Amino acid sequence: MSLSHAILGFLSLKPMTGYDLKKVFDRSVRHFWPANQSQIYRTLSELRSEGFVEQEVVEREDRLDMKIYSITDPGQQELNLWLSTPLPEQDYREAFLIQIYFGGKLTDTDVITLIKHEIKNLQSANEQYTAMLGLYRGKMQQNPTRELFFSVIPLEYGLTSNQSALNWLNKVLDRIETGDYSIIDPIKSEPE
Amino acid sequence: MSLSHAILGFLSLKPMTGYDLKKVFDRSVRHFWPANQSQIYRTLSELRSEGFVEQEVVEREDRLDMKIYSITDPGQQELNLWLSTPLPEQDYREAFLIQIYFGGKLTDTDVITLIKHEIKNLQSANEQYTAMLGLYRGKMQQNPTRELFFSVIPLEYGLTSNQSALNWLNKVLDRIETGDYSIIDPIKSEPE
DNA sequence: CTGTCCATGTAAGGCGTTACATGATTGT
DNA sequence: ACAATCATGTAACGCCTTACATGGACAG
Repeated sequence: MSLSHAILGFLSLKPMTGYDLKKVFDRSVRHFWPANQSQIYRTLSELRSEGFVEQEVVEREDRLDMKIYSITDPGQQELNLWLSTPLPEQDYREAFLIQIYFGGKLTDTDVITLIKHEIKNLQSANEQYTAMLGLYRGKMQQNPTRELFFSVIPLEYGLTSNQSALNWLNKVLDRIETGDYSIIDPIKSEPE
Repeated sequence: MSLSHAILGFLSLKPMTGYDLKKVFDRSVRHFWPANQSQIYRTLSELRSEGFVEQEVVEREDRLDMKIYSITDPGQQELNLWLSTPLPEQDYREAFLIQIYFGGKLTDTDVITLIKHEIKNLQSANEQYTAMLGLYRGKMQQNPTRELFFSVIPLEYGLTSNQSALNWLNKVLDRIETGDYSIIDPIKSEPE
C-alpha cells in the first residue's frame, strides 16, 4: 500500500510526528498522493503494530504529549523492497471523462463549459507545480544532489502531462466549435 | 458519485441487466472508470431505492430470473444535472511517482527497472486504446454522429497523455544514464 | 467432460473522507 | 478578542476490491 510506504519513506529521512508528516505530505507529494490527517495517524499506528516504526513519547508539562516516530530496521527493509518492486498497472479514474463520454446528451454550450472548467483546473494545478519547481531550482543551484533530482521528476511529470492535456483540450474545443467530428490520430498529430 | 451516473448514462441509451452493464463498462469506459460486478449490482439497488431506475423481472422457467433495469424520469433529470455540472479538482494518485520521488534511496539500476516497467504498462494501455480507436473509426465511417464523437474523445485523451508520459519517461532514462541531474522546464522543452 | 458464458447476488475487508473533540501558544 | 498554528486522536460513513456462492446452457 502506497500511503504506508510513503510514510516510511519520509521517516527514513528523519524522525517526525504525525503532524509533521501531514505538513511534509502537503508540501511535497500531495499532487500525486494526497493524505489527510486522520489517515496518517491511523496508518502510523498500523505501522507500529507491524514493527515498521517506533515511537518516542515526549512529555511536555503545559501541552499535550508529542509522539515522535522513527523507522525501524524491518521498516527500512520493507521500504526498500516496496520501492524497488515495479507495480502492476494501476486503476485510473477520471470522472471528467465520463461526462465527456456522454456528451452526446448535452448541448455544445454545456460541453464547452465542462471543458473550459477542466482547463481552469489543469491550469491551476500547473501554477502550483511551477511554483514548486521554482523552489527546487533554487535548492538545486545550491546543492544539486541525486536525491533532489528524483524528487523533482514527479513535478515535471505532472507539468508535462497536464500541458499535453491542455493542448489537446483546446483542440477539442476547436473541433466542437467547427462541428468537425472526424476522429484524429492523437499520436501522429502530436509533434507539431 | 461517478459510478451511479455512468450507470444512468448507459441505461439512458437502453435498458439492460446488471450483467450487460458490466460488459458495456468493460468495453467502453473501463480505462477511465473501471467497475466491478458486485459494485454494479449494489449501485443498481441504490439507484432503485432512490427512484432513478426501475426493474422489470423476467421470469424464466429453466434459468434464474433476469432483472432488466431502465432509467426513470427523475433518473434522467439527475443524469442531465450531473453531466452538465463541472466537477471540482479531483484527487489524483499515482503510486509509481512515489517510488520515483524516493528514488534517491535506490540504485540507478533499480530506478531504471521501475521506469522501464512503467513504460511497458503505458505501451500496453496504448495498444488497447489504439485497438478501440480502430473500432470507432469503422463505426464513424458508416455513421458519423455527434454522440460517437464524444465517446471517442476520452480514448484520444488517454492516448495523448500516455504518449506524452512515454516521451518524457524516455528522456528521464537518458538523464539518469548520463548523470545529468539538472532540472528541465517541461513546458518549454516540449514542442520539438 | 471441462471450461466459458449467462445472470444473480452476499460478505468481509481495506482505504479514504468528513466531522468531531481537545487545548495551549502565538500572531494581528 | 480572534484566528491560526501546534499536536493529538476517534467515529462514522462511503466506495472499491476480493472472494464466495449458485446453477443452467453450450461449445470444443
